Amino acid sequence: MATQEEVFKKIIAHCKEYGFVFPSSEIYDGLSAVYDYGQNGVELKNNIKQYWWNAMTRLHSNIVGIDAAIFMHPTTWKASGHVDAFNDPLIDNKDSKKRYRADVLIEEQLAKIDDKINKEVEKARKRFGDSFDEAMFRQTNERVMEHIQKREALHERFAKAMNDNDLAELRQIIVDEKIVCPISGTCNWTDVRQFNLMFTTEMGSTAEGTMKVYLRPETAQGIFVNFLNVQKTGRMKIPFGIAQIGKAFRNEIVARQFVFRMKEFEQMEMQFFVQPGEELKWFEYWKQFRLKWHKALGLGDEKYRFHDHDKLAHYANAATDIEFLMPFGFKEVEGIHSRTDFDLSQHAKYSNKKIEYFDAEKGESYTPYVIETSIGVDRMFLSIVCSSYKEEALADGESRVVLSLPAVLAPIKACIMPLVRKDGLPEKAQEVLNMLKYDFKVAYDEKDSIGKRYRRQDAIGTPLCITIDHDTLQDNCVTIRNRDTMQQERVPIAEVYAKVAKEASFSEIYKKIAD
RNA sequence: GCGGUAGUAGCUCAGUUGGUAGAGCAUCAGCUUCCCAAGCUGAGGGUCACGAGUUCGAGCCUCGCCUACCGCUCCA
Repeated sequence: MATQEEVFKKIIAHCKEYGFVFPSSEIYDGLSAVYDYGQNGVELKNNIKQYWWNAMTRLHSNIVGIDAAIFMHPTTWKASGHVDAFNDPLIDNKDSKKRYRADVLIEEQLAKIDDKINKEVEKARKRFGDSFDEAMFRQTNERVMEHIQKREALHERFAKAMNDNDLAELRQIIVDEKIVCPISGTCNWTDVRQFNLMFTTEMGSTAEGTMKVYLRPETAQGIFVNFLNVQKTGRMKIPFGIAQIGKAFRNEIVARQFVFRMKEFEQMEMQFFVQPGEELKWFEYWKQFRLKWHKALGLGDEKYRFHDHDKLAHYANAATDIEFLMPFGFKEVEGIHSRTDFDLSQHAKYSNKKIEYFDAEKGESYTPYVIETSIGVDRMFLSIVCSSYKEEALADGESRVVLSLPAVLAPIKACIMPLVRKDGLPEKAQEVLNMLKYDFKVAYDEKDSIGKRYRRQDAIGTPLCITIDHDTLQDNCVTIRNRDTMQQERVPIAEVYAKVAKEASFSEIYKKIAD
């Protein structure tokens, strides 16, 4: 029995071998944590996006989509908090190999001095009892005054270094203060390095007059800054949502686990604007709706779970993840957050514009609260591939590898194959192909034995194989072979279109979700 | 980013103490026409991840570097 780890490796190899995912720029040895989608991967990914987009914008008449630019005005990211939150000065201890935030180490040192001062104060309080005058003590005791002086000097130096973003000075402070690593106990530090999780580039082609701009680290802000545009031009009434699919970029220090964590990734996000006070009701609605959307694919209900956040981000008043059972454990695929009015308020503040909604019925305006659903396309892709990959033992001692993808998501819906490459069978197969190709992604294969061709389609998850044989020329019927059951049925050519359409249609799944 | 392990054809691998690369499968062409892969014939495909060094000579030794996996760390 293969371990989960071995299975995962096989899945990665399978993705490359069958044109789903390739390492980026592979002929130049690749680029860490960046991947390209191949001929089959892109079809699967597009189908996932379609499944999401239509579920959001068609099943909800009050949700519309946008496609915002990846570049945004830099102030966007000051307002959102990313400029501050995504910039940490980090330092490594060379002996213990542990990494720390340099500013936190110094803050801890300040706290230690505070402790010393407090201890002195407490000691004195015990000694003098009720007559103890703390303020006086702090101003007169030599030891305490020394500590306080030291603390103030350090604090000043630290604040200046942080303000100037002087990394060398931060390190020097750590060395001067003889701050040691709690693990190794040594003072053997690397340089302080800035880890900026946001990618930057320059806008403007001359050396002077360029502006530093970021590649967006999330797509959400493109929605927030367009809130008024969409609300007004679309005459949207609260509650309503704005959906978006797009690339985002994070300069992750470590990116692992294949496409699960990449530096360039794609998000499908929807921000739902509600009246303040109703956000938790809608939070619950979206939790349930999003889970239904996942489960409707039929990958197995037991593979999903909610992971509610105990520690909430400063802008959130409720948050949960939908986790999926990957070969490497339950992992976050989607996040659902109640973001309050944080984002809209921040943008109102930084842009100096009023970003509010006027409720005509109530005759008052307010800043809407936001429920966000945010799902990683690549993670969704990975979860589907992982749960669809199967190595099956067959009755006659043989085996096959099959991707039992949900048929609606399969890259190729059907493969048309003439049983033999003569007697007019290929020509007849072309007729069937032509009948389908305008509406469905279909393939044609006449090479090798029929069994081999079935296996090839199994490996990329094609739900139907349509075989034209000698009888077809007489009775106008074809054999349709099902990927999962391997059963065959004889079907008149006139009914083939409907059979393929049934596999490719989202309708049945959507009806299940909408109920 | 740190430490460990690895990298030879599309895939899985072989390659003897250093003597200028092999197999099977896959691919392509042809034959075969068989409804669940691995019949026959032929062909293409590798500057041995990349770059230096040692050597008369490096897939093999040394150093650097890239990438992947595992552990730590970080992020959410």
